[in-house]
Amino acid sequence: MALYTPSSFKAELNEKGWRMTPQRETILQIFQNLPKGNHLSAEDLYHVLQKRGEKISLSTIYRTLKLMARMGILRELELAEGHKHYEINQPYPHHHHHLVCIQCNKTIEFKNDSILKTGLKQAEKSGLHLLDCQLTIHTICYEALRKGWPSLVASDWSCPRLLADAENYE
Amino acid sequence: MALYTPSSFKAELNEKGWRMTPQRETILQIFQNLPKGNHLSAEDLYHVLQKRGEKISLSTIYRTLKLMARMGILRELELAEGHKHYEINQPYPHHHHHLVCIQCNKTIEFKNDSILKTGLKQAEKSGLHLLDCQLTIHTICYEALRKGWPSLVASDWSCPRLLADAENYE
DNA sequence: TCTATTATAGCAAGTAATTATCAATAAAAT
DNA sequence: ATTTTATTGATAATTACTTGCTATAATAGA
Repeated sequence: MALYTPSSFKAELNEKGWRMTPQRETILQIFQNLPKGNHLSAEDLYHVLQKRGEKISLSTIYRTLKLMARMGILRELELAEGHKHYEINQPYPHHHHHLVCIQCNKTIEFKNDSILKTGLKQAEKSGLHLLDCQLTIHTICYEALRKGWPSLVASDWSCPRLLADAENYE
Repeated sequence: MALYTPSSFKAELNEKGWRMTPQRETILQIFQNLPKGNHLSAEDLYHVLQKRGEKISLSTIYRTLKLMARMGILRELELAEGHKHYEINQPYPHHHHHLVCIQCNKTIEFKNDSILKTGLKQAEKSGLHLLDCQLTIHTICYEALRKGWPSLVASDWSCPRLLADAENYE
């Protein structure tokens, strides 16, 4: 959970016998420049790269995401979307956690310093090296509950919260 | 996050227009009688049922697990195994969290009451209904780090921690 | 700087967990 | 009891992700 530069990333790779590549550097850079609160799936990253005119294969993307998550550079988020999302694993005081509505997938970030402390303490207690520590709060919005959720919500129903949120992006 | 009996489960189902079935009751019962610290994947549950002589199709198992997780009766755990595991979502004071080594998948349960409080507070703050709240600590054991983990660890390498753990089950 | 070694990229093919489809069945309400 | 319709189970389909393989290029060493 440290801040990485291209050269410190390369140093850590080389130390273990691995190599720095343009693809790895580009992917690190994209995550570092991602607006606060954003996180990308493998597919998302593929499209972001295409728009920038750089083509990196999906295999390489999957391999790089997994490698960087295993090194502790990225966090692998399991939000309610059915696929993994990734974001930079920032150290204190930028470390944060997620609350998610499992119907509309709206995600809210929040901070709580004592959680990271708990993670460090527990890892140390078991003689293990900490990579990441995330509190995920699963919720359901009352709009969906009123609609008869879980099974009665039509698959094409759009939660007002999600629509309101989408407007902020236009 | 409440304790369920077959009849309170049925009541909650019927209230929403759904139905109690023998399959759903059996699955609830299996999770309720599961030894502390155990959690089952869909496939695991299928085999447990087979051994008990009850055959419930995999489709029904997947559907029931998802339904019960969405109701907040089960917790959906994303540990490092590549597939989901489920366990009863127990209220305070049995509520707990997980620490996992992402190489050998060894999982350790721990308790921390302030986490559930944080979850409740955050959900309330956003006007959302809390279903579950889990702190997952991702770690790597030093045995694997010494072996050159992440990429240099051979896929057939077995962490001594895992072997030690396996012996306890024999 | 040049060369040898070997990790990595990219493509194509494969895998495994999960989901969708649909006819037959069985809860639940009347 | 009868009607309605949610649910089951078998099969097919999906999809996120992984693997095998060859060509390429990063690194270490001369």
